[in-house]
Amino acid sequence: MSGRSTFYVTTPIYYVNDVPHIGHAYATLACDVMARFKRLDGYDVHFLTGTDEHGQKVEKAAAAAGLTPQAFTDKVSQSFRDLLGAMNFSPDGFIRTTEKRHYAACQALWDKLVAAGDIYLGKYAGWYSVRDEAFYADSETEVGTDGKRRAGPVGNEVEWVEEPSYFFKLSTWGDRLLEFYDKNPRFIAPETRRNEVISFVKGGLQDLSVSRTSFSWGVPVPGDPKHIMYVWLDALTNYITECGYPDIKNPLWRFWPADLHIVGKDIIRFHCVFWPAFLMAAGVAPPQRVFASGWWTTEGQKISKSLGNAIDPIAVAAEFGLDPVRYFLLREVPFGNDGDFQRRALIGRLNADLANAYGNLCQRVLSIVAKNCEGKIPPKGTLIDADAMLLGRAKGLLAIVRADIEEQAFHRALASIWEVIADANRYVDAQAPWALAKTDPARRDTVLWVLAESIRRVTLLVQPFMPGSAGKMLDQLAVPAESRAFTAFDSELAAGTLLPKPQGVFPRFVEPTAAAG
RNA sequence: GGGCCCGUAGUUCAGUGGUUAGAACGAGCCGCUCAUAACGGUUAUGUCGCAGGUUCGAAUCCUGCCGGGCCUACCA
Repeated sequence: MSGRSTFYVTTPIYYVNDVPHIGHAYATLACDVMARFKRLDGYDVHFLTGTDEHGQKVEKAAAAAGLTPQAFTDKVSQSFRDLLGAMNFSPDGFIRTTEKRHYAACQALWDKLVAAGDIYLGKYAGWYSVRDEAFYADSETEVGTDGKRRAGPVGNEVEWVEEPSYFFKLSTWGDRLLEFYDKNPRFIAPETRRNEVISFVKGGLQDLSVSRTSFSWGVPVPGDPKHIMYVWLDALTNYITECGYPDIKNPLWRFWPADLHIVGKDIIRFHCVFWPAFLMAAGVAPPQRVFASGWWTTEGQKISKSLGNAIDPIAVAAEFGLDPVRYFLLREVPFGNDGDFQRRALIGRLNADLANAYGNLCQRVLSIVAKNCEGKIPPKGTLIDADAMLLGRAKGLLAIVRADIEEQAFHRALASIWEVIADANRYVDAQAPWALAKTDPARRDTVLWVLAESIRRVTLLVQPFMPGSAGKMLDQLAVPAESRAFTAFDSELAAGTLLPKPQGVFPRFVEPTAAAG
């Protein structure tokens, strides 16, 4: 036991019926920044991602591809693994719902729910459209002039279908859920999602059908293997499977309850209503917080398969560099809002914030040091008010960023960091170290030290967002690997440390001119 | 139909009762020259969606309307 505080963050597990796109990269990126920040801040971190591999759609997609479901999911799951390396994500675990340990966890949870009296065998009946492969509520159907009952977006014919099904007594959980939301105001974010969920629960809950007999690709219900568990009960359980459930002696069990589930806004209900109800029913603590991220559009248009305008995060990173894309995604849009992915805006951020403000600040400071101080960190000397002012801003940044990270306000954290970068650029101009080089070398040294030290602090905080680039920047300041965690935030650069030759980290992006000939 | 959120400079947004409504990007002008033609200073632009109301005072609260988005359960 380390005694350190734990921090457990998860992505949604990704459904293997889709190839990775910007939405997957975005949610995982947010988790990655959380995980990296918390690791640097001294926490014992576990960051989980993975793939959701069961369900009728997968079974059919596999058949269409001429593969067994297992072979099919092996293949698609791998494409999600490949995204991790390409985006420099740092998960500690990767779970697949087809793993044995997951079957064991799901079945153990099921047994608990049965023992608690929250699951019963009933009949699932409703209007079913064979075309849509979906059930419709009575109110969603209409009897046409031809006497046939229809439903759905295109009005396909429906028929009355009944099948045996196990039900979870969700209807009895409304009050306990509302009480839980009330006592845990941070449980659902952002606020608008919290309101939606609460109003949904207040509207009354119905029992939830949690098994299917119409297909077989899933986790069998214990003692009644004709039934397959409802995919969401199966999928949600992954978060505790990882921690060893039901074996609470498992060392990873120390991470439960999760500190943060980051999810897309489309699956907020499953995480904020069903999931805490299942867990409370089974006597397991619910997670502490669920944050719903928004959707990306591209150049003002919805992303859709028919338009073929999906954003491939790996291709974008190949063109602009990985870290600029990571920065853009989290800086451009307040986390939780929908965002529009505009090429022009990305280039604007890359050039204005990264190349001009931050990259050039480092470059101008380091090149003066290289030319005037024998390439070594100069002595600190005596500080004047202007020096203390800039250093104070840089010092204060850790507390500000930490608070923003706690709220998943990544855009605000970055804005605060960049304010100090702007301060530093103003300071360079005001102090004009290139002029001091001729008149007052000691003062010049102090100015350069203050700048290098401010850049060090800023860059320590940039690490979670742009780990590769921040690493290069810290290399240039000769900050050793063991001095890059936040425990070293309040240490200072030591005079006399030899620096490597300065090198640009964020080149400006220049739009390639139309090919000549 | 019911519910939630939003509508503020060319653009993205901040500002949730109190002096002449702010920032960034973009644009113009000036300065600097260490630096990735980067940096700094400065100027300009808004009937704060519309109309009423509450208040000594409203972008900020209330009502209505207009416009946009989302939720309204069992395909993930």
